[in-house]
Amino acid sequence: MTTPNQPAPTESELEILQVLWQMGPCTVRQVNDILNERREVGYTTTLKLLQIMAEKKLVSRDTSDRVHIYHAAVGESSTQQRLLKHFVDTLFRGSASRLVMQALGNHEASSEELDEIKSLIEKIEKQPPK
Amino acid sequence: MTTPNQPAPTESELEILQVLWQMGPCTVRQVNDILNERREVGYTTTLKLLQIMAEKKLVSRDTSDRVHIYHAAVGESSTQQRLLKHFVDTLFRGSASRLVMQALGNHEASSEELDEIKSLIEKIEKQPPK
DNA sequence: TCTTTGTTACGAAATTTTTCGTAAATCTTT
DNA sequence: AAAGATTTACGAAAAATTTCGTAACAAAGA
Repeated sequence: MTTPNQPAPTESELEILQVLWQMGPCTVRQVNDILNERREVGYTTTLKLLQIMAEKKLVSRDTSDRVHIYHAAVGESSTQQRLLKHFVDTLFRGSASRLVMQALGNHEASSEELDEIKSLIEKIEKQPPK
Repeated sequence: MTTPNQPAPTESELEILQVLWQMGPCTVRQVNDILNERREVGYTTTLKLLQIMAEKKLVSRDTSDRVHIYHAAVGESSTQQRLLKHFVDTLFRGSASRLVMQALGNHEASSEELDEIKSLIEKIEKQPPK
């Protein structure tokens, strides 16, 4: 179940969501430490961002303890879906297959992954058009 | 040949690039008219954006006539590639196949397209791993 | 010619996003 | 208890992006 009108996360918010999706519930410190593995970000910057995200309901937080715990409040795959649609529309003229071709052509995928994709395609093709 | 350090286009710049890719060289008026089919944008807004994009070398322009003609100066597929990489990294943990699965699973693709994709995969699988 | 229309240039306002400084509160250590 | 460290709250600065108003000029039409 996805929240009906969840606002689109910004670029930085997405970085944070990724951390929460991957690591599970985190403190500000934990999120900030992980962000700092890639680039320098101030602690209060991360804090502020998480507070904003809490307002937007992109994350929820447990404030029962002094150190608050933040949880992703939007699902990873529903977010992927939302943004993927927009991405396909503005960059691939609405054609998902064009995107797939580009992705497969340039990013390498292992042969296991390619096989997985092939069997997914076959599964889709077997489905009677509803 | 792609320009080495072309700056990433912003969201609005992308909208304009899409118009130029699809329609070919355009005047400001033409671009603006097409944008306005989807949402209201002022003429000088579009003009300004195109001027900024010219500075960034995302577009080039022919000023020999009074009415300037704007050309996309970055290729569609090289731009797709750049942004796709970033997209895969920040939203699909770097896994292109995860993105492909999501795209195929949710956006419908015609069976012709699916076949195309399948044969692309087979072509890739035949290639000896370099 | 005079007026109207359409175009570019330019600056700056408005908006959105990101970053951080500072204060207050709580916990930890000595 | 005092000092130091850590955390949250909050406001606001800084930066990036988007939008538009106005002026200057050229073209077209009356």
